[in-house]
Amino acid sequence: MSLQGTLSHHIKTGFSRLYNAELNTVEFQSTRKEFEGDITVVLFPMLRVIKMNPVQLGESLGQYLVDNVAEVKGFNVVKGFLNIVIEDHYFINFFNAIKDEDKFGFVKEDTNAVIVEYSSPNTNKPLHLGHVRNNLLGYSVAEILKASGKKVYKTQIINDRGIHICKSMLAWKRYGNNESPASAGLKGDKLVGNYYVKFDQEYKKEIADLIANGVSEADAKKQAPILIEAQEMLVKWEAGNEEVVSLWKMMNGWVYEGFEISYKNLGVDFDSYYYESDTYLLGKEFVTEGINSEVFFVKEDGSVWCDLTEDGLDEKIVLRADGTAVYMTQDIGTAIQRIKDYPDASGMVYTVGNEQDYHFKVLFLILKKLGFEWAKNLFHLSYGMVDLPSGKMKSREGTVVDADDLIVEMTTTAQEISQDLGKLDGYSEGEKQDIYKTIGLGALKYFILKVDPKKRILFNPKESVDFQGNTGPFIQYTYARIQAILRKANFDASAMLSDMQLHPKEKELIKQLQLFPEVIQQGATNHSPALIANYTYELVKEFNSFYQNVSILGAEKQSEKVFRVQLANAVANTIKNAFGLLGIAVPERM
RNA sequence: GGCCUCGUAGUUCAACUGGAUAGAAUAUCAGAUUUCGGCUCUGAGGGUUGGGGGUUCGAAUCCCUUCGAGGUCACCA
Repeated sequence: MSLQGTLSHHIKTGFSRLYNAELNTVEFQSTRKEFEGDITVVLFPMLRVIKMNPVQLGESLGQYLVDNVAEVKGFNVVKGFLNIVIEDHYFINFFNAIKDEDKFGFVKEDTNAVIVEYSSPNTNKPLHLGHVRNNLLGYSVAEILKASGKKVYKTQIINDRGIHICKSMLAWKRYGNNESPASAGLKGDKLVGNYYVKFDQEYKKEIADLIANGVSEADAKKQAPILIEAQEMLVKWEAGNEEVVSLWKMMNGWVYEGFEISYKNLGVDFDSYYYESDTYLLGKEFVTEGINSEVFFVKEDGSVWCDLTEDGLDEKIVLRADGTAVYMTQDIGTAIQRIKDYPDASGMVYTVGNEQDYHFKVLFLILKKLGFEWAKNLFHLSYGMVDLPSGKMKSREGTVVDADDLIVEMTTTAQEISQDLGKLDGYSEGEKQDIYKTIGLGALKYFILKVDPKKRILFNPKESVDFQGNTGPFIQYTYARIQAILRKANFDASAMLSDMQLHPKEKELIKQLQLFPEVIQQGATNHSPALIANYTYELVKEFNSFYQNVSILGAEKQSEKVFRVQLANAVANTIKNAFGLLGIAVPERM
């Protein structure tokens, strides 16, 4: 039983013995550094059950615990807080129990599965910084859910159809001269993205020409021949025109190859892919069902709507008058399809930017109204935009930061700083490059993940690769330093200690390690990698403080040395596990 | 305009989801160290948690109001 559980139990029985009244919950918090003690009981809530002076209550409860609980060594009361001092051997025993656990804090997978959707790009342009945040968040939350005991299926929905891809296709047809990624020496997604830009340029030119010929701007935007041609192309695609479809397949294929490279560089992966070209017709059958069950209603023109005014929202269309599907129809269908494909899944997480908050609110509500049991387990992992010091990212103004370029830039920055420090002298060029990439990516990932998902991020590439402060490289550096200690130590890992005096810093460190399982669970319920990131930083700070105050390898007694080395090892292991949940690698040296 | 999110040291972020004197990092300043205006230590200053009200033993956190930033209000996705 956990310490809190034990104490909670004893406090409850103690309370009823002393005051003959029942307590349902006991509120704990870790003791603030400036007071003596290891764990604190908040007494105020108890005053509701029994009216009395909190200090008196604390004194008598504290005394009761000292008399009745072996782990409790002493106590003190400050205002309404009962600070409890725990015996050293409790921490030593705890540490002995977990030190050889490779994945301490991770819960073994149970039958409960959850689907995590993330990335979900369009196929007309390469991934940018916004996608990077999406991918990192989605991947990390999936890993955290796994660690918390859930089976996870990672998936995405690729928007592979529509006017945007037709624009790229048309521009390629007109100006491409049969260029391919191989012949152009470009990643497929970059090539297709270039043609999307090319389309826009030509489109603007044609508009300008039309305006020069006396056409109004609004009309010119609609009449530009290149746009009309693109629209015709979309119609042909929907009709299954062979030429258009094969061009579409070829160019999408290029994009997918390009994306795969980016995903690999980012270190994310997927268990399955859904394509809108397959799913855009889904969901229509459920509209009929929804009409029958009176969740939906039909307007005079034949379009189908869902009335959400009772829920404080408005009316939402779910099927056009001509019977074609809209975005909402599709998402209803896709959700249902996925649960069919993964029958063990009882919920779903959608990693999508906060500009779609309203859409998902409506989607979840509709699915609930349609009576799906799993609808209550849907979660929109909504995240804020990524801003640059130069301002907002706008694709039209060319201020987007390309994902691949960014990774390269981070790696070179890591290299520059690293070379200045000269810590990697004596390693081969290949080894160095690997480490630079690990550091660069670690900086990028940590910088983005340490921030609460729902908040906007101001992304400053320079600050993020700092080796100091709350940064990825700083934590990686601590890990590498511990590895160096371990290489020197050569200790006997089987040694067990049960009776010794703990240094206060050792105790602090064990307490910090002890928190990890709870942090994982919190990260999972809140869908927030930020909690994990900040925990890891706290752990590292605690370790550094320990490291400064006690000598590890130069400890006076052999038993102390073994214990401290084991402690350092456990810290390194926890850093590695925590960073694993963030998708960040840790280098053995740096 | 309606609805949603956010607002915390100069800056970037925390604050165990209502708990003790709101913490780190970074920048700034002052000392120590010194082939160095660099690196590394030590310390200090820096806050009416945007403003105002309320709820209670207790509020950055919950409620109301106001200001500011962003998003969203398509038979686009």
